[in-house]
Amino acid sequence: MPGGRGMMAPGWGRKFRGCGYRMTVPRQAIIDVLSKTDKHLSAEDVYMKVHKIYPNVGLTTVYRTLELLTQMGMVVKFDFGDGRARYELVHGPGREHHHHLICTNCKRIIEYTEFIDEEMDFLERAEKGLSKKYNFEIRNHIIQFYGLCDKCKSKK
Amino acid sequence: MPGGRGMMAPGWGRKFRGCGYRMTVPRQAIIDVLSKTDKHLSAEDVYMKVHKIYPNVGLTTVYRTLELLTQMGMVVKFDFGDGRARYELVHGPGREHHHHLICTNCKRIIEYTEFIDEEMDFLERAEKGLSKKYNFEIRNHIIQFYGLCDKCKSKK
DNA sequence: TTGATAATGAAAACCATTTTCAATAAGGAG
DNA sequence: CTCCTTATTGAAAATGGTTTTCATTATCAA
Repeated sequence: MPGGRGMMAPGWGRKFRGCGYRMTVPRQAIIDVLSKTDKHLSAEDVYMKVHKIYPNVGLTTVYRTLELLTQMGMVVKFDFGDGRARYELVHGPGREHHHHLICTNCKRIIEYTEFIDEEMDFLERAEKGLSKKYNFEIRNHIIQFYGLCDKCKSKK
Repeated sequence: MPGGRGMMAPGWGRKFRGCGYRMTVPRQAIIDVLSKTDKHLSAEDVYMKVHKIYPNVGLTTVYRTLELLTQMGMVVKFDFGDGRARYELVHGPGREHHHHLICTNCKRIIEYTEFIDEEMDFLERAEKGLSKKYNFEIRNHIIQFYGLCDKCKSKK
């Protein structure tokens, strides 16, 4: 494994510096955690995982880095309605483009990757039209379906 | 005007009672406020508008009622990333089906109603497929585009 | 009219996130 | 490689939207 020991793909450093930011140990660790999971982690989740390897990285830094990555468009921030934000690296390894079903009753989150082709078709046209009409540069999008999961549906 | 004085359409009372809830003055007032606006209001926004007419309705009740209406599927709750939730009546008068563009830089929200036909087409198929595959009863959905608005785009 | 109990308001509690500020470290210049 | 500017960090405190508590009030079925 060139680079060794769980080091992430290079390019992040250059990307940061290109924006006037610096690549630091805490930031590397946070990106590393995000790129090694296929789950949507909360700030606290990230903090705990980072903490195992770098115990002196603070929760504050995790929040700041996640915010920064979100601003840079490298991370998507989700609100599933449980009072804490979740974060996902946009281009995680083995991470397909996906969206979420949210059970409004038990708050369960179901990830789905189906219908992405159909979605692409619709999104392409919408993005093109909206960009032009509102002169808005679209960088990302989220689609969420709310309803009742199988368990909650049968309980009603 | 049958019913008089800004009273909302009936049916709400029955709907509430059908779910084991009661129709109260604060709840009427809150629904009334929601049904008279075409904006996405925060809990505080609703509270202030209700307060003008019923000064003794508390913010707590506003939160509770908005939560209740959201659970009932009559209201959609949005997170635009500014730290406070927004609420919209699903079937407001003069309220078209719409979605939002969110500027990640200045937090401006742009509402759009275009491409709903194309969306319908895609959503119908997705909803049908997802409902079946995950045995999930879809009641609502949100689509949000993130990016840079015209002003923030030119500043970069 | 009455009674069971859902709903309410005020104040306190909660808790995820942000701010403050002095100390530290990244990385370009020399 | 060393220095110096300044972005970054961690700990603690502050913030502020939302929820909980609890005694009081009001809804509505009988």
